[in-house]
Amino acid sequence: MSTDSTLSNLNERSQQLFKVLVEQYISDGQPVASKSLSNDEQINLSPATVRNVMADLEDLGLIISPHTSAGRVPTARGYRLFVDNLVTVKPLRGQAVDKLRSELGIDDSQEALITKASSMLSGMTKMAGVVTIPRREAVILRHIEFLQLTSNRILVILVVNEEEVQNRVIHTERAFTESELIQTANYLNQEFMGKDLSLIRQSVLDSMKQERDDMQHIMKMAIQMTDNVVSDQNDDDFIMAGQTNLMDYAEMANMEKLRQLFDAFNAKRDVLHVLDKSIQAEGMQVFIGEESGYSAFDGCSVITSPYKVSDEVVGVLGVIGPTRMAYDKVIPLVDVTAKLLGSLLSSE
Amino acid sequence: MSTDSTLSNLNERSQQLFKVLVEQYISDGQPVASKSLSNDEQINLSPATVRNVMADLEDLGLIISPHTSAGRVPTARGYRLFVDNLVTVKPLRGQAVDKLRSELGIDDSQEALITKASSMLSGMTKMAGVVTIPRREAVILRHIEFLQLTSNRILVILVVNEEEVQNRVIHTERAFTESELIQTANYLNQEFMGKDLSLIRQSVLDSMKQERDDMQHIMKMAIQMTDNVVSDQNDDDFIMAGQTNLMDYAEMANMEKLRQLFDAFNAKRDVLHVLDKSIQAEGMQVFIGEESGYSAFDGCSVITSPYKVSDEVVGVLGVIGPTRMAYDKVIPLVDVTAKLLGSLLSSE
DNA sequence: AAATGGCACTCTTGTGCTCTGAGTGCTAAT
DNA sequence: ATTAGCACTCAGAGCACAAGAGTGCCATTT
Repeated sequence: MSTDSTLSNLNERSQQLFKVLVEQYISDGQPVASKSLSNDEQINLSPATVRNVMADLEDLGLIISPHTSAGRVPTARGYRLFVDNLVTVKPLRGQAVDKLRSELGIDDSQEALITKASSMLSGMTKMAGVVTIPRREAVILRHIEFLQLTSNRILVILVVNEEEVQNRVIHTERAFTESELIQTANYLNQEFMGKDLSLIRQSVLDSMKQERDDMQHIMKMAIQMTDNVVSDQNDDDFIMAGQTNLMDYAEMANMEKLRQLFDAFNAKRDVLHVLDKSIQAEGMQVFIGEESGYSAFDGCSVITSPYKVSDEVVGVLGVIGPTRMAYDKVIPLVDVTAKLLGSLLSSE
Repeated sequence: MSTDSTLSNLNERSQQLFKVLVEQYISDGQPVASKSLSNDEQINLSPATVRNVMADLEDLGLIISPHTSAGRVPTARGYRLFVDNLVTVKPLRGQAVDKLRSELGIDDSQEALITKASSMLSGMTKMAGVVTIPRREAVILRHIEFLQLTSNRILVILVVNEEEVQNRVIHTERAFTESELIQTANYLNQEFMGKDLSLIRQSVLDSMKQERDDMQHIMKMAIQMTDNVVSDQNDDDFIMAGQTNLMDYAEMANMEKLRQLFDAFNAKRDVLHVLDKSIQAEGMQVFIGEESGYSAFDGCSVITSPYKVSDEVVGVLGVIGPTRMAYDKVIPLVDVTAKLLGSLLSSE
């Protein structure tokens, strides 16, 4: 049942014909008729012969006829075969890449960059763009500070990596004095600045076994805080743009489906799952229709690519659009955008 | 042409009839026929008489007939009159209020509270809920800190009001030493902690005129920073929930309109404008259809109420839904939610 | 044996027509 | 002032019909 075995059942001519069929369907959205294929300059066959071939393709489950007197449209399986083996991607011209780079390059903060990347993906494809917030394995402590709010509520401010500021209120069992807080902060800053947060956590845990009771309170605070920061990283996030573009596609006209899709966007969970698969695969991914396992996405395809900062995969970006999309153009666009974003983030 | 003069043209009976008509239309969404009104127990008139009255109401522009053989539907003007003068709001039972309070009360952070309020509004009305981030006039400095990133990029961390942390990278003309930064931070903290940010800005500006050149650099930085923080407050924001609920209403079936509406939500600008009007009016507001001045909202009504923290209006919340909505239930709900949110925020 | 022309068949789409029911507006009667 | 009665209008449903698009299959050609 694998794509490859399907492929081996197809001779050169059938493949070519299938490819043209998919391309034609993608470009005009109408079921493709034998006559129309026969007219295509790449195909020198009579409509009757085309029909014979199409019958085979239908038997293989690659195309289907909505009704007797209509042409054929690709099935999900057909799209799969197409994108995996047949599509000829059109690489972006260097000029276009430069344009992308310069548009993306004008922003300097990380968040602005990501937002811009997302809206560029959406703008160029007229579909929805999505970019996950980069998440580095190593979280380097740069600075920590405690600020007393009330007697046992303390605001912890944490600067990590380059310029990410995280803050959180923690509740302590006993009240700490101003100087205790400063002392702890100083200690942590001197000892651990420039170190990885997970290492710090381990260190602190170790020292807790030895230190005497009073110190433990402070340490507990620190642990609690790093815990939170780490878990905050897990509940990571993405920036989406151009969702409403999807409303313009005829295949989304069904309000019920549309709502499911937008609900999925808002809930984020399902989208994250799909993006996760892509990050694990460490390469470009194309999810077609319900393949993703989420019914909200049927009728949609998701094209993703992870992006790297200094050779480490830190996030993934992509576009979400109708299954009938111009894969040949979207695939290279996503690819290039991932590379660009990665390099811009690295050089920051 | 004011609502009131319209009202004075209507005798008791016509008002009553109009009211029942609107209520009936709101409840079943079908144009209301004379016969159906005549059957209503509150009305003891024959269909023919009802028709005469309806003809008057139509002349006044309160109702309209979609076509000859249909009943009547309220116009935007009709709705206006209805909500301003005729609707009998159904106050929430104390029990329901308690339920709201307890649901809302479990969160403690300000942001969680707002998000929850928004989704509660949306959940109870099956429409979209919106709550603006509270914005206090006074911005009290609590703590400031400078952290050197590279030779002339400095991370400014600012803690204001209770526990709001703001941070921003600023670029300086010359490099500062570690101790210069610490010194400046100490100075600012000692001098201005607990003071209002706008006062601080003025103070710093004044002292700039006197101090010598070297000090000016540091002051410039500070000014730059408070400027940013203040402008950040202006570009304020709202939390929205349940947008997709709106997809379920028949009157939103038009994809073109729906897209405009969702685009308006994303752009935020138009929504903010409408919410602003409400905050200025300092009271409950109902915007019907295009009244708001934004075509994206036609077919929609927006019901808003400002909310107060310790007697100062700091934000506004409301719901957005189809013009045909149950005003009698939604109005008190928005009202109560505003009061609840205000009191919970005050007690924080 | 592969490719093709021809043809009968199926199904969608659009059009025109009629019929029905709902609801109105007007007039005359109460 | 109210109402009953009636003629009129209009949307919507149902139906028949024609046109057109496309297929599947078979017989014929190469």
